[in-house]
Amino acid sequence: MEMETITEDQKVMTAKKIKKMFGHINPKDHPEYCPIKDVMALASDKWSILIIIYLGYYPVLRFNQLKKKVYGISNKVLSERLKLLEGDGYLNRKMYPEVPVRVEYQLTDFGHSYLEKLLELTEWVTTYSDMIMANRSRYSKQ
Amino acid sequence: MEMETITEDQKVMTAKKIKKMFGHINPKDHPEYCPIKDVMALASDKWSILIIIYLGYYPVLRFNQLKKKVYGISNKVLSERLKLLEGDGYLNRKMYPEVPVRVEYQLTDFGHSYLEKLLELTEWVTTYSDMIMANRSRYSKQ
DNA sequence: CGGCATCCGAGTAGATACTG
DNA sequence: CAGTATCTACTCGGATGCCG
Repeated sequence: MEMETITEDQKVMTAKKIKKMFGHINPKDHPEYCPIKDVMALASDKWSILIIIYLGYYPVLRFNQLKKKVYGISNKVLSERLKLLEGDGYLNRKMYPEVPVRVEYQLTDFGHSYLEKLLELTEWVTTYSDMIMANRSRYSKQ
Repeated sequence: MEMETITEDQKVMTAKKIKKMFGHINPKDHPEYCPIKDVMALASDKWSILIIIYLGYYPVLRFNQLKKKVYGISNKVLSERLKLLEGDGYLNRKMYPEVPVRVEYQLTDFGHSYLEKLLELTEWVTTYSDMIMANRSRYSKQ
C-alpha cells in the first residue's frame, strides 16, 4: 500500500479544493440537503456506474443488450436505474413503436461529461483493485 | 443540460480508455468478479465519500467528530464504514487506551491518492447539483 | 463519555412469471 | 422486446442499551 507518493503540498492542495467545494454546499445552512450525498447516491451507485460506462463505450444500447453487458443486474434494478439516470439527465431513452417495440438508450452530452470524470476514478480503481481485494480478504481473516 | 460541450473526438478517446480498462478486467473470463462493482460499492458509497472527504480536510478526526461532520449518519453505519474503509486500506485507526478511550482516524497515503481522483468527481457534482436536482423533481412530476 | 453490539422495521434486491 | 407484477429474502439503517 506504500507505492503511492503523496506530498504534503498535494495534501494542502486537496484541503483547499475541499474548502472551496464546501463553500458551495455549506452544510451548516442546509444540513439535510447535501448534493454530494444526494446526487452521488445515484450517480456513483455500482450499477449506475457500469450502465454509464457501457453506454460510453457503445453509442446506443437496447434494454436487453445492456442487461447482458451489466452482468448480474436484474430486470427490475436495470429498469429502475435507467429511469432514475434519465431523470437526472445522464441518458436519453428513445422508443420506436415497432412490433416488437424497440427502445434505445444513449448518453446525453451531460452524461458524457460525467463519464469523463468518472473514468478517472474507475481507472484508478482497476489499477489497484487486486491490491484492495487482497487487503480486504487479509483484513477479514483477523 | 446543453451547456456541456463534448466533441466526437472526446467520445472516441473515452471509448478507448474504456476498452483499455475492460482489457484489464475482462468480464468474459470472470463474469462474477467485477472490480469496478466490488471495489466501488464501498469506495463510492455516499457515506464513504463524505468520510473520505472530511478526513482529507481534517488530518485527524475522532469517531464523534466525524459523526458530527457527516450529517445524518448513524453510529452503526459510521462504525461499519470505518471498518470496511480501514480494511480496504483507505484509512488508519489508532486507539489510545485512555479513559475515556480515544480513537483517531486518518487517511493513508493510499486514501489520499483515491481522494484526489474522487474530488474530480465531487467537484463536478457540486457544480451541477442544482441543475440535476431541478431536473429530477421536474421529471418526477410527470 | 466514546465507541461498539444487538435488535428490529423498512426498504431494496433478486427470481420468476407474465403482458402489451 | 422491453419491461411490469409479485413474492420472498435479505440487507440496510435507526434506536437503544451496554461496556471499558
